[in-house]
Amino acid sequence: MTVTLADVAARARVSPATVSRVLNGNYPVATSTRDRVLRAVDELDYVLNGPASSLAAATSDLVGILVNDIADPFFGIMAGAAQSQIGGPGDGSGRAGGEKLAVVCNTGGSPERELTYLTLLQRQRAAAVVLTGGALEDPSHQAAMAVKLAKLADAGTRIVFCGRPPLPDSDAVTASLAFDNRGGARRLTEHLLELGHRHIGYVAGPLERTTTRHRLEGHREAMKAAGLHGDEESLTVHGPYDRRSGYDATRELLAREGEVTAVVAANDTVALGACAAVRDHGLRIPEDVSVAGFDDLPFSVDAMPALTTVRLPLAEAGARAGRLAVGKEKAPAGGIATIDAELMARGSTAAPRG
Amino acid sequence: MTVTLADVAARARVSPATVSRVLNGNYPVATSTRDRVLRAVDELDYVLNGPASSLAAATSDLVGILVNDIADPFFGIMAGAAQSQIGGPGDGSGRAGGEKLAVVCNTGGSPERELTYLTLLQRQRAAAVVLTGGALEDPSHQAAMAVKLAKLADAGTRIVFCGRPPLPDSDAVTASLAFDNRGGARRLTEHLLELGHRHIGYVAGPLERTTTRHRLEGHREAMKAAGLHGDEESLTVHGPYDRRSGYDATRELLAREGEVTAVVAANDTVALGACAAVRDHGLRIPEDVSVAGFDDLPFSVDAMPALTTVRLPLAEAGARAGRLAVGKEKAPAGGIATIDAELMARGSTAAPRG
DNA sequence: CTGTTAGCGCCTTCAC
DNA sequence: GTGAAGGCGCTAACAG
Repeated sequence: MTVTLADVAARARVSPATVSRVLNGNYPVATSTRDRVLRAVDELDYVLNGPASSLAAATSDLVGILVNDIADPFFGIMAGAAQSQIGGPGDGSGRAGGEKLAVVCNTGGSPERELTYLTLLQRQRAAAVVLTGGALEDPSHQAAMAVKLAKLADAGTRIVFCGRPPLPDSDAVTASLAFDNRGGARRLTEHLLELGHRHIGYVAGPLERTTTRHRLEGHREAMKAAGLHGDEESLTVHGPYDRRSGYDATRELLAREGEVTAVVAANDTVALGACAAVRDHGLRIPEDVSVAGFDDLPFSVDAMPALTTVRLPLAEAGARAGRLAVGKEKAPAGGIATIDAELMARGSTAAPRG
Repeated sequence: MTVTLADVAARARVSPATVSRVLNGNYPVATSTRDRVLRAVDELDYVLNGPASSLAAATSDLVGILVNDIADPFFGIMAGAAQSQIGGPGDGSGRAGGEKLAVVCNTGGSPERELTYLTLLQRQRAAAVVLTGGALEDPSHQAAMAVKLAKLADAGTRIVFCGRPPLPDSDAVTASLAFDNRGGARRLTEHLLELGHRHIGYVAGPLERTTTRHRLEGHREAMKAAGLHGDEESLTVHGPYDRRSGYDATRELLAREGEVTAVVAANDTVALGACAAVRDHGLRIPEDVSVAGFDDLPFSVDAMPALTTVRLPLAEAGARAGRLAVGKEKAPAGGIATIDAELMARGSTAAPRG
């Protein structure tokens, strides 16, 4: 019923081994035979059996890209860029040559699902795995991840981190591309301080996430350097990386801390919620309250006024991660690269009144 | 080096077949033996060899979800919902039982890549494929798709459309969930007409896409029913589904058609660009010009003023598609279901001046 | 309920 | 440059 490599071999009047060789192209084959084989492939409309091939070769062409939230463009942009580098240009023939199958897996931020996906990918003998976004800092999960990644690496799976800090004491990870969240956050807060703000509220992300912690640390570094500290706790509210969190937290900050003149959000989406809360409180942006985000997602420039934020080169980082995953690019020295974050000062921040 | 099913069998003092049976759970096994096997699995830290399993069983646990643009929440929301239904709840053991591997593939809107991904999925003997979003209407591509899908279906792969109109004359597709783009667009334009608008610009999506055509048709139906027609062409501009397109097209409409009092955009992202253009033209929303979008993505409510749009139940549709893909839900009668679109009238539309 | 026996379709040494 | 043969690890009939 389904056509196999042997059928192609018969039609091309060669041995199965030869067909395999031209298909994989990793071996010298006479041009005439190659043409004959290729013709037979087309005529028979043959499609390689992936499982059989992977079984025999002990490796597959699957590359997994793990993301925390597929509905969030922050991850979508990175994943899309990575995928475009992995899939190959695609020759348009639809024949699908030696292409890798780049697929994205949505963990939803759940540590269990993260581990499960890794197991599933391990089961498929994936060629590579790209892990995007911040990591959970829970020690037991970190340990479980380290173990799992070590096993994957042992089995020959290449592992790349994108926008995630390197794993300490682990050589399982081929390369780690980490965003300079701390530095970006520091510069953002410095910008507000320079404008004259002294009472700055901070809507942080969920606890136990590296991204949350690094951004918060950068913020506090700047505050401390300006001699402002002591009320960090009361000016910080934690919540998920969504609009709702920004809205609720900001309402709370505005209610209990009358003097807040600026709100820094964990990311742009949270900042949008913060903006809505400021307005619903009857205040203007930036005249009464300044608001800032993080990431510089495409919609940030469309906020009214345009959002001051920190730009992360998501597409570039994702593309690089994709190239690293398929070995098109060599790992940075030490396997670790820090990616700069750039302050984008726009209309949503200004000097406080008075 | 790597532990196999035989190793587990030896340790549990049973035959390989028995191990296979408890792992797949599709066969009666005595509780005591099952426990013994499971223990051996844990002790040996055994991970099933997916390719071998797929080869023997002639089917894999891979489910592909194709999207046009992974950085667009429109697709991210559907894909995430689908994935959550397919992956199973995950028992948190990290053992990854009979779970399916739901993966999303980004075609970038390219027909070649769409076909290539389908081939790759066919090669993997995927259990199911979910195709999301509008289809390209190019006849040759449609024909190629029909052929490819028929082959996939023949090989036992279940095929589900989500947010895509059914394929004519094809029984390859298990189920088609189509959004009522035409009806939604009609109601949106009727809303503007009721407000008193007569000169309505339309920023359409790319040509040859079902989504673009259906929304445009709905719009024109409403215009025609109101006795307004003749200048459709000059009031319509086509472009990609992005912010830039909305911006450029709207500037153009505003420049050449001074009397336009409302702009309908192909989707919310395009609408955001339209809003920016209206403002840069020195006009206010909605006092001078009304703007409307489509899809009701999460950020739409945060636009200033909040965007009037048409809500599509993306998460619900995606979840349903996921369930259909794994056979958790039976296909609707005729294999086709139309999903309603709901008008969300908000602040960005109002009666025209005068 | 459990063991035995054949392959699934391909890759990969080996020979020629 | 090409063919022959063995085995990758698992599942699916069959027996028992």
